[in-house]
Amino acid sequence: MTKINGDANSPPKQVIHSQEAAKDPYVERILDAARQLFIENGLEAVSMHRIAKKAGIGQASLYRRFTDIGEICSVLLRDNSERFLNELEHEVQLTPVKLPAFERLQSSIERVVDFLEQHAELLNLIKTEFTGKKQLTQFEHPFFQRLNMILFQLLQQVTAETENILIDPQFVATALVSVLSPDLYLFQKKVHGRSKEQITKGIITLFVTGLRNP
Amino acid sequence: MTKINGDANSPPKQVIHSQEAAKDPYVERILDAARQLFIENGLEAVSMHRIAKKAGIGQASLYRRFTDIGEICSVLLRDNSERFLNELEHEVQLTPVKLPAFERLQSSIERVVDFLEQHAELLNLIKTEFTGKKQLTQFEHPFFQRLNMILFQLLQQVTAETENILIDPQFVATALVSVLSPDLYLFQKKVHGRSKEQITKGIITLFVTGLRNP
DNA sequence: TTAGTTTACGGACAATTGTCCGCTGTGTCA
DNA sequence: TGACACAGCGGACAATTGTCCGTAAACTAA
Repeated sequence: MTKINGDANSPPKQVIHSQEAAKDPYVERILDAARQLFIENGLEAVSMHRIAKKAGIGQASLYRRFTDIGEICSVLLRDNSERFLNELEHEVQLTPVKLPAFERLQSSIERVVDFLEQHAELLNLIKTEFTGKKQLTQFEHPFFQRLNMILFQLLQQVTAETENILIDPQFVATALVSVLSPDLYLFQKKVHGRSKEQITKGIITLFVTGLRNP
Repeated sequence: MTKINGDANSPPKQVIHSQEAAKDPYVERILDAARQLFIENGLEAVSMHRIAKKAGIGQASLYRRFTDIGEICSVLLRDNSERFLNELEHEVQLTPVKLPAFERLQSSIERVVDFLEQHAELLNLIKTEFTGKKQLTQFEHPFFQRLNMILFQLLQQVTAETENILIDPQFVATALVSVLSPDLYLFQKKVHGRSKEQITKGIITLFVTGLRNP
């Protein structure tokens, strides 16, 4: 029988650089089970109990690693969202003076809408679960916190570059996050039948063009 | 014993004009029980089971009238929200040309924020429950639908009065509803410590002043 | 090895949501 | 008054979430 780290000269338990949970085999089994159930049954039809069953572990072992389904979704989406936010951050910080801040803001909004288009449903489920348990708003989720921060920096740059501008970057950033929420995005598509492009245009008119002409 | 509609010459079952549930004594008992439990235990600590117990009725009898706690909250808030929306609608439609549309828009936003300040928590709970069950977004709740409609009309008037304006009233109305959502309001107060006045100012800067200067 | 300590597994359990179904009480007709 | 239909009540029940605790495996030390 092979024991984990049981070999002689067991290497020092080095901190894992990659995604932090790479060590725990249960985590992988859980994520695999969840992925599979999501595909087979749709996002809504999957329960924590079923995930535990499918992963072949007990309820408690599941809850010890993920407090709810939203957290599982978070992790399933994390690679994508991390990459996305990193790229966005990178663009904001490393395209410093090449483009006017307004144009960087516009391009960032377009990128966010692209991301929404791909992942709105999963993001929405994350939000539901996240806000459901504690007394939290969707804006307190790490994803939206970081998005808020990035947009805030952009808006600060906009105000720094623009004369006679009267906005509060912090407030506008939060409002922008709200308008970019998956909830609103899905509503626009579902009820008003708007396309990605229409939604992008509407947001840019409000938050870029609107600020631009003081 | 008095039978409901059991008298001779029973009058044709006329549609009830007042709040529709006025007939059913169970509804009153349920609402009383809910009100009391909400006060005693806080919004979050109350379950459907406890409401049924407190009202002295069975689970099914409760569910036959209210599909979830959100619906109970809706009804508890309905008098207030109906009155509020009626007033808002009235002002929008009957203050036609006395004030410029921009100023009516501003005043309406202020009124909505006042309402949020009073009822944000209840509204938020309604939203949670409403969106939780079916695949619905908060914007599909009747309250927000009607608010959306009112703001849409206002924004149409704004565009009619203003030259060179380039907004899509339907889109802006929905964005405005999003920024006026209880979720965002509570977040602003809780995390950023903003006052009602600061929030009002921020929204008006974005959605009134921003549009005003094309 | 053995004894003692610690970790953490997993099933049982409580609490909640929402549904089902047997039963009772009322109304209708003879 | 009695037979019958039937609307509606309420408790039991399934499904889900989240927690607790007895127990077994793993690690430490002699």
